[in-house]
Amino acid sequence: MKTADPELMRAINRFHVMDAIRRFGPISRVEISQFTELSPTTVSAITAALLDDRLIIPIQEGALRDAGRGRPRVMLRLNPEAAFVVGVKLAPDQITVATTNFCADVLQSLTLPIRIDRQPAPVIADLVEDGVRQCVSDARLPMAKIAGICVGLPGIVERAAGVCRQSPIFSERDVNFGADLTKRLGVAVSIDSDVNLVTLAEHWFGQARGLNDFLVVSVEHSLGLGILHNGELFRGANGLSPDFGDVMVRPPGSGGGRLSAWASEASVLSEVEAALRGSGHEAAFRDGRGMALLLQLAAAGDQRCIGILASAGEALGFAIANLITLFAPPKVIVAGRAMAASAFFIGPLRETIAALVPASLADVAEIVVREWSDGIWGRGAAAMTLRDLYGAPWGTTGPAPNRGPLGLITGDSH
Amino acid sequence: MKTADPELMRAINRFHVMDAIRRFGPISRVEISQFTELSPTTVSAITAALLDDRLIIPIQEGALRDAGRGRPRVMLRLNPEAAFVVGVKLAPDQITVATTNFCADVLQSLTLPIRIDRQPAPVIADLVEDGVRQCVSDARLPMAKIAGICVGLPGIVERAAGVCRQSPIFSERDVNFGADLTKRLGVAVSIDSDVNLVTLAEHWFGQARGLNDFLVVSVEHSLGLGILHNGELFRGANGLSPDFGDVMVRPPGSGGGRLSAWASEASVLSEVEAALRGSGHEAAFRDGRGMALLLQLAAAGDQRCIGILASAGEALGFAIANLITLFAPPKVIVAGRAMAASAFFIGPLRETIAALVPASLADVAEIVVREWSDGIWGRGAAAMTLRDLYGAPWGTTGPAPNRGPLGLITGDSH
DNA sequence: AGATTTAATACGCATAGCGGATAAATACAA
DNA sequence: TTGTATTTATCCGCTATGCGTATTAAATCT
Repeated sequence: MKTADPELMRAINRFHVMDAIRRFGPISRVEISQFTELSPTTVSAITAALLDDRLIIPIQEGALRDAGRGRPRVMLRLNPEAAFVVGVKLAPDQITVATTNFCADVLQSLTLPIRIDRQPAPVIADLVEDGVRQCVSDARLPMAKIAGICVGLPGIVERAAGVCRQSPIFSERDVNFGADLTKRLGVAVSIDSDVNLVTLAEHWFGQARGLNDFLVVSVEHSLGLGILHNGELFRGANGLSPDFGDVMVRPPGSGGGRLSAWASEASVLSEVEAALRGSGHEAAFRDGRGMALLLQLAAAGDQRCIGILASAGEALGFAIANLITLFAPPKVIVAGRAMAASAFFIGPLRETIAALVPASLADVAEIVVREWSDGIWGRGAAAMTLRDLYGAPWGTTGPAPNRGPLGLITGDSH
Repeated sequence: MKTADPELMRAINRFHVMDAIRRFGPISRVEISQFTELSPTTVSAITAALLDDRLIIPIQEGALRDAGRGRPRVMLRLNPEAAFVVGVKLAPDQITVATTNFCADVLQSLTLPIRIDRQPAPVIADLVEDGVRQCVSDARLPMAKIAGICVGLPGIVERAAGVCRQSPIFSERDVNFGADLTKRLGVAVSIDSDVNLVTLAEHWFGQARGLNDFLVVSVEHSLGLGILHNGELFRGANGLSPDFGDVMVRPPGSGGGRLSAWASEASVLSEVEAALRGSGHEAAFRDGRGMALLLQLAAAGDQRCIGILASAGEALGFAIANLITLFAPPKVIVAGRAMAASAFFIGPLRETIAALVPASLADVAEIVVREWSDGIWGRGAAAMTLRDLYGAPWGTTGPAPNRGPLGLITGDSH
């Protein structure tokens, strides 16, 4: 039970101030006071402390000379050099690493196109460790300057415990990846569901800026679901991130009715491969060009391919419609690599959602399709770590990370 | 944006103290201090204020003379007479009203077996108004002593706005039932999904005491879903309570795949009625004895009836399995009137859940079947209102009800 | 240059929670 | 019976917080 003391009070308000500065770029104290509804006095006190700790910096000049009349407002912004963090994204066939500054600007990124799925966890940890060290070094930073690292990966992740319960990446279960990497790198490493990272990124920088409720559905090799609910990342009991692929979309009968068997790239590809067997396309699948081939054939009018994409879209639409019924989010962001952009997939998806969402919720949810750059994962991972550094006091996001009053901030903290 | 000031601090801590007193019966200040992790000094100050406002009272004597040695601890408990509230539950064929005290003990209850579904909203409001006045009068209380009223009803309810978006009770949509009754009765009336009431009741008094995550599924004329997540009632964006019956459990194809078409008593009965047409049982359905007949026939081995109950259980199991995938709750409470207790329904339900919950979540959720008394609705409605009176400051439960610092407490608030 | 206007801060106040000292109320022991 | 030990509850002083008012700072306008 969290007891409310003056310290918590200050933590809450400081977080609000930090959040206002992060969201509204260079911003004056008066504006912060308006946004946060804190008194100018309090804002002044808090920003003074933040300036003292060098978490924020005043903007030199060139301040907007607009209002004209009185004393000009001093604009404040995050100090990009206040801290640096590293974001890592693990996909079955690729490791992406990004080093960012305190504003979540990517300083340096690194992509390793390696198939890591079904590798033993220690091997993966080796690769991640090397990747992180390389990426940090490329950014001309010593490891000591890194204030935190976040690793995103598909599957069921228990962030609080730093444990990956199950993932297409790992053959093992209950991999304590967070603690392992923390020991290896000497920096606090948190792990989270990959979709949660991009959900936070969309919330901070993307299409859902300022939106307190929305869903993110990622369609990649496997399926991911991120939920922002009441301004917070949604997690199940014990902080478990749900695995969207495990949702049932069809009666169990033949072949399993889980979403992952219908709408993931893996399932679609294996279905197409089976359908095209003996037609001379084996090489394409072997080389990882299966999805491109599928989309190409569909565009050429191949009914089997169109049908496969359509059933995938319908199955996903079924699942999303149920989520809309539960969460009533005003926005749903669907994204992925290639398939998610195809009209043969998105069309049936949209139609299914429109048909299945209950009448009372019709038109509340806007469905947005989006293609992500590699960078967004890194920014999301950065955001996840920065959220803690900014001092979110009530976060259900993670455990109370036993750290000093000002976090793992590098440099002299006064 | 809520600004954190000393007042909020006190509100939070006062709520924690009230909550400890409510949960752990007569309790001493020291124990409160232990449970809340507040300093004894603070607990003393807060309890002094609560005593001053007569929200709590010291227990006279007969204190447990156990520890023996030092100064005996003074036990504190809620003052049952600090306030009185009324809970109302609307079902298609019945209105239940209960007057309770500050401890959510039912003082007087009243059941009106009236078919109200499809009556115009003003008529229903008339009936509710009369019922409330009657029940309050029976409890020998003047209306002025009632601090709040909560009405639970099936369907999609937007508690914050006091509006019922859609309900099997109302033929209209967007019924502003809360404001209407508030005007009629001169007492603050809130409305909520009926399942939310019983969810809160289970959390406060029932099988889920102290459990921060669980699901409640009610199987009555229609289906209801209540979710307690992270210790708070779960609501969709805008505070909308989802309607479980709108969840899809089968592909849309023929006849609609919504859960309400498979597993509600209404759907099961209509299916049975169709199956038995011409077999001389019409009277039973006309008189509302359809469910009893169905269960009786199933018990006698009628395969059609057993099959109907089984598909209902399987469909509900499908939906619950998906919820478990999302929320990972340690407990699921299934309840209702008659059908929910039948092994022909619960058996397939359990089997389906066991089969469909992903392996990684197997055995996390315990499925409990429970039959509710009429009283639980009233206690739940009372709890919902008392929650506000106790001063929950962060509640996503409702809007900030513009009221004095001590709520709608009757009597002299010093 | 002085008036005006707006931004930011200094000062004092009220309230919060907490720690140590103190009072209260009982059981135990001589 | 009286004194001591022990546990509970409160009193007092301390620090931290947010806020309101008055004050200073820094620009524009006249």
